Amino acid sequence: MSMKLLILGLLMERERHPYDIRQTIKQRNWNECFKLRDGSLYYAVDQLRDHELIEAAEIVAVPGDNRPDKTIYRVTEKGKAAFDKLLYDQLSQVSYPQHPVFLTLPFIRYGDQEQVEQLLLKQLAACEDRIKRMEAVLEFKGPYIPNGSQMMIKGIKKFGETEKEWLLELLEETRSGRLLQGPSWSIEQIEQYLKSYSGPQISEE
Amino acid sequence: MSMKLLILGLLMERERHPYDIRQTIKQRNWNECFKLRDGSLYYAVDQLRDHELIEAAEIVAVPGDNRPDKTIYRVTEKGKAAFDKLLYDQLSQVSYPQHPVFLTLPFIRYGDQEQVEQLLLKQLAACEDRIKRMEAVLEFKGPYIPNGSQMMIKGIKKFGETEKEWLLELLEETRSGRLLQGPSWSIEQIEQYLKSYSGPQISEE
DNA sequence: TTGTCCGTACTCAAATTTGAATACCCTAGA
DNA sequence: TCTAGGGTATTCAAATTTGAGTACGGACAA
Repeated sequence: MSMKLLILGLLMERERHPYDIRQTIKQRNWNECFKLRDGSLYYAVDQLRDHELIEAAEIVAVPGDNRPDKTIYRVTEKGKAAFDKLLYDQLSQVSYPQHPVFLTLPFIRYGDQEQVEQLLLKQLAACEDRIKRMEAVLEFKGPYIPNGSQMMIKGIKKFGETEKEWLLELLEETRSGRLLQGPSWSIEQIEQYLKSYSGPQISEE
Repeated sequence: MSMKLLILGLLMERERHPYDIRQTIKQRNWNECFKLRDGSLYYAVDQLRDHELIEAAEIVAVPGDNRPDKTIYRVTEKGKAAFDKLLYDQLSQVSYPQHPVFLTLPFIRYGDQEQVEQLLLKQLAACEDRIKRMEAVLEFKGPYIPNGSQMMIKGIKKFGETEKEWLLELLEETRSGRLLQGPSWSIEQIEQYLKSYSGPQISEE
């Protein structure tokens, strides 16, 4: 689980409490390619603690302040070894192209042209915003951050540009009416064909 | 949840039992952009049944065969309405660029050059395989499937090509040693800078 | 004939994620 | 002065995902 990698990685820099980790993840824009939820963060911290990969260094309670105490964690020796493994595990994960629109496409012809066009335009706007954000990050933070972090931001930007091109193609298909057209074969015919298909093996993942 | 969209969508074509849905998802290569697990599939089917979006049309028990019975489902009227909503919901989801390598990059300088290079090469190979698979699908199934489904496959291919270019850049950075270099500023300096950063607002998502 | 692998069909406990809620302090405006 | 909104810091029940089973039949090889 990648949350654990991020936590251990940040704790290798210095001691932190969970909320500080959360701030830092946002500050470094890691949440652009990763779903950050408080629940998952605190759960992962508990797991790491229970497995002795991290340990409480200090518990800060501001006197006369009734806000929750901060538990500041540090990484243990065991944790440093685990970090290494997690890093290579993450680097070995199979990647999957994901986009919410992908899975709508097989059914998009059941949708309404107007509706579909509007929603694709929203996707496009969100995508353009993301590209702009990444450009700003590169300009203002780029020179000061590690090369790897820069490559992450550049990657997000590059993927965003591809997404944008693809969304534009989709919009074109929608406007021309092609996207909403049914298949030239009936579902039954397609199923027959696919069942009897014996061309080159297209294996799964 | 996208599993539900796929199930309802397939049941709009014709009645099916869960395992048939599973087969069809694979046959149509939807699992290239979607994590298909038996557990999630059966769970989603149960949920849909409990909410009366689908109902059992028939329970097939082959006599003299002790294998589990097949429950064949059909979509209800309520289910058809829910499908419409799910379709637009999915189309409205915010998209996120995801790649396992993204989150390793901020820490990649803690890794070993040889190791990192090997793993990136594996990523590259997997990515090239995916592109080839998608090309085969387009060639052999493309002409017979709906336009939307074609656009899905083309999208996966296009995203794959971007991924490939980006992995090649990363490999170049790795081989040159740049990727594993530390930041020009210390972590403390970077944190100071980011805290006091007051350029254009780079808002989150 | 016996073992072993693959495909069909489904189940389940345990791990994890989700989304919302809590509780507190501070600031700034009506 | 009051209160609405935003940031700090964490918790929790319920929903969902995961990963590893179960069980059977057929094919094929030794």
